[in-house]
Amino acid sequence: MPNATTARRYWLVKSEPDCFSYDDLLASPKQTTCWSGVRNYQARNFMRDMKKGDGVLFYYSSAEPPGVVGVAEVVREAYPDGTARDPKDDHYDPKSTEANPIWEMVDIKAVERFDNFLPLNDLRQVRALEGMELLKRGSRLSVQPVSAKEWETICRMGRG
DNA sequence: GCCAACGTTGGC
DNA sequence: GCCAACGTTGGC
Repeated sequence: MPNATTARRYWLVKSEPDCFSYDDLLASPKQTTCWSGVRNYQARNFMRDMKKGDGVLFYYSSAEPPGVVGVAEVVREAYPDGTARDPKDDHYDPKSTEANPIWEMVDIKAVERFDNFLPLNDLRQVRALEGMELLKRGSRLSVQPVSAKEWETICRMGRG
């Protein structure tokens, strides 16, 4: 019997396809990548909540059009994001130390590219997705939770 | 390229 | 602890 601590949960992560695309994920060793570079506390806290096996929607932001491209899953739970301590990295944060790394990341692995790319504008038309974090005005969170109902709706749409 | 929305910073 | 200024995100 699943309970709150064992039930599979669902998330959405944003990536600019010019920066890291679903193809890039597929081309990565074991089709797995670390999700480094998140520098927002709320987003980091959501990553801390991620458990192995949780579902992840892969979303293209700043794309033409923006939308959901496919699905990945969490294969490693939160651990320190070393890029925060690399002065040469774009996401360098001098406040991050070995003793207190501040920023964390998870590893995600490709699961399925949708047959249908799901443009943001199409998602906005769907009743079952009303209230979804992604669709809220001014929503900028790069890591956000997705409800089971939203997950099922989007997967069904993506598979056509 | 514009700009609304939001988070962060820093003076007080 | 308030809040104005500033920087960033991301849709359009």
